[in-house]
Amino acid sequence: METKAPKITDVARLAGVSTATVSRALSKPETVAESTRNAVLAAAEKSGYRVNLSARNLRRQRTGAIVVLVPNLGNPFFSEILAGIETALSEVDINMLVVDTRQAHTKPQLVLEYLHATRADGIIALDGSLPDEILSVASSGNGAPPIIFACEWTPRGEFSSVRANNASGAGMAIGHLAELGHCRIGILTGPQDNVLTHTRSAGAEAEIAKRGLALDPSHVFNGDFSLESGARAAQAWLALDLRPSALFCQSDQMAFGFISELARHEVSVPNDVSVVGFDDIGIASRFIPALTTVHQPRQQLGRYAAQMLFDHIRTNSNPAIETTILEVELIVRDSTREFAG
Amino acid sequence: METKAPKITDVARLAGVSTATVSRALSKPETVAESTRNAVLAAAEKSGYRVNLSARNLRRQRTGAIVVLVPNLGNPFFSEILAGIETALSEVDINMLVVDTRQAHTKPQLVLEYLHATRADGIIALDGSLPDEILSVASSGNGAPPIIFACEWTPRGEFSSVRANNASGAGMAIGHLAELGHCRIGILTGPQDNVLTHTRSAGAEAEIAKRGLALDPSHVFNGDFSLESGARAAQAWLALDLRPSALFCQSDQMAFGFISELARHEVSVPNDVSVVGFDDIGIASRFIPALTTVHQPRQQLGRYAAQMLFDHIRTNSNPAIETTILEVELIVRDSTREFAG
DNA sequence: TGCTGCAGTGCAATCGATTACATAAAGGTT
DNA sequence: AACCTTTATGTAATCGATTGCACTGCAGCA
Repeated sequence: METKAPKITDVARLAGVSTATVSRALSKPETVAESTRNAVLAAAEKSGYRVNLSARNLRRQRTGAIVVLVPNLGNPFFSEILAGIETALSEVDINMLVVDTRQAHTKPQLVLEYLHATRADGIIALDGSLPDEILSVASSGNGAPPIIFACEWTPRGEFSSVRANNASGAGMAIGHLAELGHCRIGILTGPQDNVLTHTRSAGAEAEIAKRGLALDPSHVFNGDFSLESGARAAQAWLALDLRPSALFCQSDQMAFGFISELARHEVSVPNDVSVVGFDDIGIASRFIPALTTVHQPRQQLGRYAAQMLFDHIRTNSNPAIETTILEVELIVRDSTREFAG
Repeated sequence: METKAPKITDVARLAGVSTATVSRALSKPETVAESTRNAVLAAAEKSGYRVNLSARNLRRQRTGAIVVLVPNLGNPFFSEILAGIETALSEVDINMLVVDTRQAHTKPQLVLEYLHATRADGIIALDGSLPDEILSVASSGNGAPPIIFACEWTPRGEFSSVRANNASGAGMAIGHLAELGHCRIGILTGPQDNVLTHTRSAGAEAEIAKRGLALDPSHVFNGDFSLESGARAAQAWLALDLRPSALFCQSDQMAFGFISELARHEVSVPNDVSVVGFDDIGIASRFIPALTTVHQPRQQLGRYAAQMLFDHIRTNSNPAIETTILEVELIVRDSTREFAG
């Protein structure tokens, strides 16, 4: 019973026309006479014809797919960005290949495979710390597909990108804490080599300076955006003689880890220390206490990045490098309160 | 400067052999003489040749990709399964297309597009509630690619699947609560039409019966796995005259919503009510209180599903339907304690 | 010496759709 | 009536890699 999939010649025979006409009737309907078009559509329907994408892509010199480079698929922060990309994708006829870049640093070869026009029509990178080896290939223009960075970006700015206003968000977080009367504000950073870390730190430090406050170097904790690094920061905080009364965590996950570890030591947020996060991931509103945090428009980031990429693909020239910055919003919840001396 | 991508004929000319030899040297190295092989590899290297996948796939009659149908990409529960699938994928030469099925019910056409051999060599479905329309196409065998269900599965069991032992996990959750002395145990379920809901409910009810306890129908709350449905259940719980002293939540997210909403009403977990979750998502160990829950091996689920799918693809016959059940584990943390009258 | 077998390689068909170009028919213009 | 447009369709080349089949030359063997 295993019948072969019908191909365009089958449809052509059934409709009594040539394959060229079938192809046109399906992809440029307005160029064939209505009667023929109907005959073709009926034949296609009847035979259950589906175009063979490998053949089409071969002939059209494209792949019909984009790849998304994700730093860590296991991290929930990224799933909503993927959802945003997918939304934009479903409107055009392009698929999304998802690739985890955790191994990119040890085995760049693996990721390099994807940076080629035969693999993908374009790339969205959510990882700003790709090895130079990979970036130079991507920017060489030598047949490498266009690439857009979303959320993160490369320090040297060789590529177009869509990002949240990280500096402003960090400033808002600090501003909020300062207005609550906190003057010893600490910072829990992301990984040292990450652009988000630098940008958020700079934004926070600028706001601290602007408010005439000081940032004690011992109040800067180095994390890596993960839950566990937040917990480690809590240990460090507990060990201090003069503790900051408020902490700006550069990711929600770290804020959760920090708060959670403090709770195990009977230290209460926000009564003993105020905490602000960054990202506003789903659980933030339901953590205990509900987390005050900076909301990133993640779906939008994904959608914008996808749309920019489509533009680059369409006008396959190398368009000017453009940077789109989306505004963020401070969501005040229960993890911050006025400084109580 | 825009040089065309080299093709196999370029490599052949450079190496002084035919395209057939180049092709063989690259994909079946043992069939060509060592000297030729070296010449070809050198030529390929020198020209920067990469095989054109559309052409290869057209000729080989495959697509080189599998699609993963995800119920909701925004839900962190799934990202680790994807990571597992990706791990298995990186060992073979297959890509992963990720598709969100949220619109599958209103626009099945969109998902049907993928259920075709020209689109993918195989499918992993994480969504057991696909519309019949889609399932019947998938099972018709009429050229439709093989499909494996992971986590969820279809009620009629027409397909191979990999799943966690949901019944046993639910039993463990109830057993744990019973051993702590709770006799009024409630259940917060997932969506009514979901196989996980049924299986976990059945497992829980069996254990309740086995222990000689009773399940009061008013102690069964209907949720949908989401945070907010957990919060709604908390409202319902608060409104009861005779409240259960322990609650088995069929997802961690609901447990968080439940606990969080109770906290806003000054009700404490575990002092006033014990809560067990299901899934053991990342944040569970850092929630306050740390959540007692049933751990699902999510990475493994993904990896197994991918491996099963590869087997089906290789032996492209329709192999017997097999169901793999992975064991779960109860992780006791701080959201449960002994019944205190 | 002559025959067989085999390893190594090349020739050319093939996968299925798209599209430049050619052709045909119909309508319009002077 | 002759000629030009326009519209609709067909013919056949093309995209790039793979692979069945055929061929060559050398080793092994009687």
